[in-house]
Parts: sequence; C-alpha cells; structure tokens
Amino acid sequence: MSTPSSRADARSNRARIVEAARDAIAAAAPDEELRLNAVAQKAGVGQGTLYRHFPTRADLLVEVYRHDVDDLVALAPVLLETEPPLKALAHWFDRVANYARVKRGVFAALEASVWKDLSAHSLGPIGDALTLLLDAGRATGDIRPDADAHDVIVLIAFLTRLDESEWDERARHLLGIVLDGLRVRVAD
Amino acid sequence: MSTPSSRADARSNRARIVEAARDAIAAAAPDEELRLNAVAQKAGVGQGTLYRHFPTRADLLVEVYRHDVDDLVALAPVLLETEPPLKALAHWFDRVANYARVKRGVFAALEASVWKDLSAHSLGPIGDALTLLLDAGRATGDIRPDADAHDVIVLIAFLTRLDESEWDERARHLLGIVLDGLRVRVAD
DNA sequence: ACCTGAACACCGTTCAAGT
DNA sequence: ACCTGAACACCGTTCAAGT
Repeated sequence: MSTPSSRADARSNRARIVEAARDAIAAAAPDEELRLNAVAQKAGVGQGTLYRHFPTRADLLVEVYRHDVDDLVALAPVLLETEPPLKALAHWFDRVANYARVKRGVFAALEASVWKDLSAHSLGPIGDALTLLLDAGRATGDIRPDADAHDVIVLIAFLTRLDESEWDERARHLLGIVLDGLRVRVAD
Repeated sequence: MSTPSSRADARSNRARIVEAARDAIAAAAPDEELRLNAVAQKAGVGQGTLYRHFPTRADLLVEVYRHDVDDLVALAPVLLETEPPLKALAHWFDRVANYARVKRGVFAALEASVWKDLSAHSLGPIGDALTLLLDAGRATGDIRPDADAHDVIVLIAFLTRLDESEWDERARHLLGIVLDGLRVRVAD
C-alpha cells in the first residue's frame, strides 16, 4: 500500500501532516474535534495540501491510527492459537478497550473507517478479525450463530462515548454484558 | 414545571421556536444537525431570542421531544402490571426502538439530556423507568443484579447511530442480544 | 506536479440598540 | 422585561497564483 509519490517534498509533507494530527489529538481534550486548519498550520503546510493528501477527515484519522488498528487485527489469530474462542474474544475485547481508553481517537477512526467500508459492503480489517473470532466460537458452539462482525462493531461502539471518569468502572463491565449476549444460551 | 412567563409574547415566541425546531428536524436529512439560526428564522424571532429561551442545543431538543419521552417513561409501570419483568423490558425496548426509528432526534435528545443528568448524578426520568424494569427483573431472578439503568442506556445508545437502511434488519436483533446479555445465565 | 494562503461559505454566539 | 439582527469568531473547503 506504499504510495511511491513522485516527489520527496510531497512524502515529507504527508508525514508531517500525520505527525501534527497525532500530536493535536494527544494534546486536545477528550472529545474535542480535530481542527484541520490547525493541523495544517502545525505541519507547516497550506490547507490545500492537507486536502490533497486527505480528502476527508476520516482518511486522516485512519492514517494516524493505522498501526494501532493493524496490531489489533494481527492479535486475533494469535489469541485463537493459544485459547478457546470465547476466551480469545474476551481478551480481544480487553485489548480494544485498552486502545480506546488510552487514545479515544483510535476508536473514532475505527468507527469512521468501518462506516465508510460498510457502504462498500465490506467491514474492513477489523471486521475480518472479528469474523475470525466469531467463526471460531460458532464452530465450538459457544457463540450464537446469528451474530456477525457488523453486529459486534455496532454493539461495542459505546466505547467511543464513555467518559474518562467512568471508564474503569464501566468499560469492561459493559463489554462483559455484550459478551454474555453473544454467548449461546443453555436451555433455561 | 410551567414557567408562567410574565409576557404573552415571550410564551408565544417560545412555542413558535419549539414548533419550528420540530418541523426542521422532521424535514431534515436523517443525521443532519439542527441549524439554530435557521430555526430562529423559521420561527420569526431573532437569534438572541432563541438563546434566551434555550441556552444550549440540548435544552431545545429536550423540549421538542418532551412528550415522547414522557410517554416512554409512563409506559414502564403499565407494562409491569400485565407482564413478567423480562417480557416487559423486551417490550419497552421495542417501543424505544420505534420512537428512535420514526424520529432519530428523539434518541439524540434522550442521550443529550441523559448525559446532562449524569453530571448531576441522576439518570433522569428515562433512568427511573429503566430502574423500575430492572428492579422488577432482579426480584424475579431473571435479570442480572450487576446491571443498572446507566449501563443499559449506554448499551442501547447504538440506536442513535443505526442507518435507516439497516434499521429493520438490525435494531431489534441487536436489542435482543443486549437483552440476552442482561439476563441471568443459568449454569453452563 | 505540487504547494500556498487568501477568500468564501457557513454557523454558532454575543451584545448594543430598540420596543 | 424582552426582542432584534448586525457583527464577531471560528472552521471547513476551494481555487487562482505561484514554484
């Protein structure tokens, strides 16, 4: 996916924009919107240059968190090698929660890219990772067959909204409830 | 809560603002933001007048949907009179979903007012209705004891985000998963 | 090819002047 | 007391002119 851009300055600009955006997100208040003009200024480029490289806000956010998302995606198969599917899913949820806590923007970007992908009838790499986990759980009969990756993404999107102050007491607890909802119910 | 405003024109202005906002929301695209200046213009009042009556955007939205929210709140005890708690909760979810589908703004306002209330360590009337339903379910041993109204509000907030096109296939299905997560698990 | 930054459009919010 | 609407502030977005 490396865009071998024809000019060195273009590549350097692109890198500086991403860096400036990362800094701006880290410095900003929890749910403060990323101000694109400020990013351009910090990066030392014109606004038009930012738009040339990242036509939409989501494009920029996705790039900023590309590595984090990649890590998350790569984790799914690794977990499945050493744990039963249900436990793997639980651990994956934990990891998602961690990312989302440290930098709220990760999940915002994840949501943005997923929504974009939804129109294209694909769930993106995160959807693939989830499908892997859900399929494994279905195979062992632990996870209900009528829940897909799309469902789970929508259900755990609340992580974006949780307030910093209530994170510790609520994030894992709520993910636990969702996990229980995804499990196959034994007859009652 | 009736503010017996000292001037007739003030009351009439307030009413016209609410009416204009309702119309604007009904006419606007699904997730289009409500433009306050446009509301003021439609209502035939100055922008300052709108701000005098509704200092924040949430204040206005809450007022627009006051009756809908009241209905939702009043429904909870009625359901509990004729149905077992778990079924009552399921039906209440259905009703919430209906409101949210027809006018997406209902739920946005509900969320806004709840977030406001959260700071004040209260969950508002919606939280009270939910507490009623959850308590009843706990008493019969159907609903897990470690889930409160706050949890449920956060969990079903996804209704705000669902796209019109996927509503029918997804809203009830996802609410069902949440409901299962809220049930007490029989030993497995 | 790519970049710059002035300029435009759009909204939210305030406040001095009116009634 | 309450209202008006011009004015300000702020951002996103475009595009003619530069290199």
